[in-house]
Amino acid sequence: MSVPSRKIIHVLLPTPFDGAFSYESEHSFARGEFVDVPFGKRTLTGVVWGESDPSLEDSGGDLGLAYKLKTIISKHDLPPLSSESMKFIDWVASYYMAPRGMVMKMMMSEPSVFKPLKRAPKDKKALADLSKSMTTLSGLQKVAADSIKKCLGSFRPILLEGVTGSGKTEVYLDAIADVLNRGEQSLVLLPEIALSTQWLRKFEERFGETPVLWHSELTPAQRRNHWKAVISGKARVVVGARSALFLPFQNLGMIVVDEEHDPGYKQDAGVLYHARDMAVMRGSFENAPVVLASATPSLETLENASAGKYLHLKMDERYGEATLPEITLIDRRHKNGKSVKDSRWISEALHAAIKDNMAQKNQSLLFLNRRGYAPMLLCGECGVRVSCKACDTWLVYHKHDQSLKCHQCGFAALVPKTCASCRESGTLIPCGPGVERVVEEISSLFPTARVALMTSDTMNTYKKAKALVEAVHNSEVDIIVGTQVMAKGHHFPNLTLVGVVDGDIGLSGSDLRLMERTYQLMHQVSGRAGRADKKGQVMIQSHMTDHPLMKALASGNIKDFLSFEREMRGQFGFPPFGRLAAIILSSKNKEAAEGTAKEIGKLKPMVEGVDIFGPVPAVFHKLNHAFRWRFLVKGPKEGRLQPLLAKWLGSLNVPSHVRIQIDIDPFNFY
DNA sequence: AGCACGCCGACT
DNA sequence: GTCGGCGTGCTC
Repeated sequence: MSVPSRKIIHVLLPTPFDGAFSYESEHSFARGEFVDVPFGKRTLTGVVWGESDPSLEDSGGDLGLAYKLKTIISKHDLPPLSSESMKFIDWVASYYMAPRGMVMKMMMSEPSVFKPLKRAPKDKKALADLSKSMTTLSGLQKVAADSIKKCLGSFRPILLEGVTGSGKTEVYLDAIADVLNRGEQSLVLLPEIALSTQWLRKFEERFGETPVLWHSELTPAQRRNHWKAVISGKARVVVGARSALFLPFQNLGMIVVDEEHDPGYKQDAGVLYHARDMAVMRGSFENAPVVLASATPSLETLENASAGKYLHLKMDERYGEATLPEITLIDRRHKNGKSVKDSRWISEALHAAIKDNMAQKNQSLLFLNRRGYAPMLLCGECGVRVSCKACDTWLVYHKHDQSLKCHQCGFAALVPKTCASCRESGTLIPCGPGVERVVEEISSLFPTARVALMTSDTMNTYKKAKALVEAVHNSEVDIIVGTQVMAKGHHFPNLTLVGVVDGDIGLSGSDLRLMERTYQLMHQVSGRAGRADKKGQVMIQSHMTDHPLMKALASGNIKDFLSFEREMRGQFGFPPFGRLAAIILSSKNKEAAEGTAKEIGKLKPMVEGVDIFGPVPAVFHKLNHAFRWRFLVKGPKEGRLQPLLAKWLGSLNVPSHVRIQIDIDPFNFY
C-alpha cells in the first residue's frame, strides 16, 4: 500500500540503457528536469522523462517492482530540457538504434554543470545584444536571404547552393538577424576545422559581437558557461562543430549547416550519427528552417532538392553553368607522365605546370591523402614489413619525428634501429609516398619555393591551423602539400593549380563517397575557376586514365560527373537511391568473432527488396586487438531498415565479449 | 558507461 | 606473501 501522494518518477540516465529508471518521490517533477538519483553505488544526474501514479501502475509488470524503489535525491536549479529536445533525443536514439541514455548523455555534454562549483563563477557576459548591421547585401543575396526569412517559424529544409565567394555566409547571417528579432536562438554548424578567424570575422562584421562557440578546444569553464547560456536561452547565436547540435536549446529558430557536404559531420565513434541529417530532424521538431549551405552539395541533398523536399536557393546565377576547373589527366604510363628527373612522385607534366604557376606568382597545391613520410617500412634484407601489433595495418613512417604510427589505433613508437624479424640493422626502407616525402621531393625540385605542409598533424589545433591558413592567404607560401584537411572551409584565392599526386587512391576505395569527395575537394581548392582573373587548373596523376570516372572528371563538366556518380549509385542501390546499414561484430577472441558472425549470418532474414551481404572479415580485420566482421544491409529508399535489424539482432543472444555495433547510413566500409 | 568483484601473474 | 591486470556482471 502506498501513500497516494508518492509518485513514481521515470528518470533517463546518461548510461547505455534505452529505458528510464524508476524512482519514487513525495514531490512532483516536470518532464525535462535535471535530478540527482542514486544508481548502484554512485549518484548520477539524469533527466525526468515521465511520472506516474503508483495506484495507476499495473501490478508489477515490466518495471520489475520486486524491489523497493530508491528515492530521488534532489533537483538541479536549471531550466528543464525542452520537450522538443526530448523528442529529438527519442528520435535520434530510435533512428540510430542507440540507447536513449547515450544520446541524452551527448546533450549533457558538460558534466561540470551538474557538479557544485568550487569557486564562484566570474559572471561572464551572457552574450550581449546582437544587433549591429553593417553589411549591405547584393541583389542576389537579398533574394536568397528573403526566401529564408519567409520560412522562419516553420520547418523547412533549404539548400543554399553557391560557389565560394558568392556570399552564402552573409545571406544566412542576415536571416539570423531576423531570428534574433523573433527572440529565438540560432545554431550554425561548421566542419570542425572551419571554426576559423575568417568565419568569425564575418560574423563580427555583421553583428559586432562574438557568437557563443562550441568546439573541442574550449576549456571546461568555457564549456560550462556556454552550455548554461544555451539552456537558459541567453545564448542567442551558437556556432559550433557537429556536437553543438546536441546542445539543450530552449527556442531554436533556425539551424544552418555550412559546408553540408563535409564528411566530418558523420560521427564515427559512440553514437554514429550524421549531424547534417539530424539537423534536419531537429529543425522539424523545433518548427524551424534548416539551411544547408554548400558550393558542392552532397548527392543526397541535391536529390532531396530536386525532389522538391528541400527549397533550392542558388547563388551562382551570374556565373551561368558552373564548371569544374580545367582538369588534365596525366597518364603515369606514358611519356609526359613519367617522373621528372630526380623525382619519383612528380611527373614531368606536373613539374612543368608548377614551375609555370610559380613564375606567375600563383600558389600550387599537391594533394595526397596520405599522412606521414611513407605508408610503410620494408626490410631490404628479409622483406618483412613493419606492422601494427594491435591492428591489420602497416605502421606509417613519420620522418619529422622519426616515429612509426598506426593511423588506426594511434600506436606510436620510435623507428627501430634493427629489423624485428631478421635483426639486421639499417635495412628498413620507406616504401611509397606520404605528404612529408612529397614535401621533401618538391623542396629539392624547387629549392627557392616556400613549401607548407597541411595535414591533421600540422593543423591539429586552431592556433596551428589558423597560422597556416593565414600564411597561405598572405601569400607567404608558394606550394602547399596537403591531405584533405587543408580544404575544409577554406578558400585560397591565389591557389590556381592543384596536382593530385595519386589519383588512383580515390578509385579503389571502400568508401562510396570517396569519388564525390575528391571532386568536392578539387572544386574547393582550385581557385576561382570561371572568374575572369584567375582560372584554376587541376592535374591528376593516374595509372588508370581510362577509368570512366576519370574520364567523367576530365570532361570538366559537373553535370557529367554528377550524372555518372548518380548512375553508379543508382545502379548499386546506394544512397540516395537506397538505404544502407552496416553491422560490425568485434571481439578480442578471434574464434568468437568469427563464430558469432557466422551464427548471425545463418539467421539473416529474407525480405523482399532487402539484400544482406556478409558476414565478411572487415577491411581492417584486426583493429585495436579486436577481430572484426561485417554485414552490409541494403534496402529500398522507401521504408526503414531498423525494424528488420531490431527483429533480426534483438532476438539472439550474443556472448558478452562480442560487441555488436549498428551503423545506420554508414560512410565507410572498413 | 562506470564500478565492483573475482581470479591468475610479477613484484615491493 | 600482495598489487594489479582486465573478463564478467549489475545498476530503478
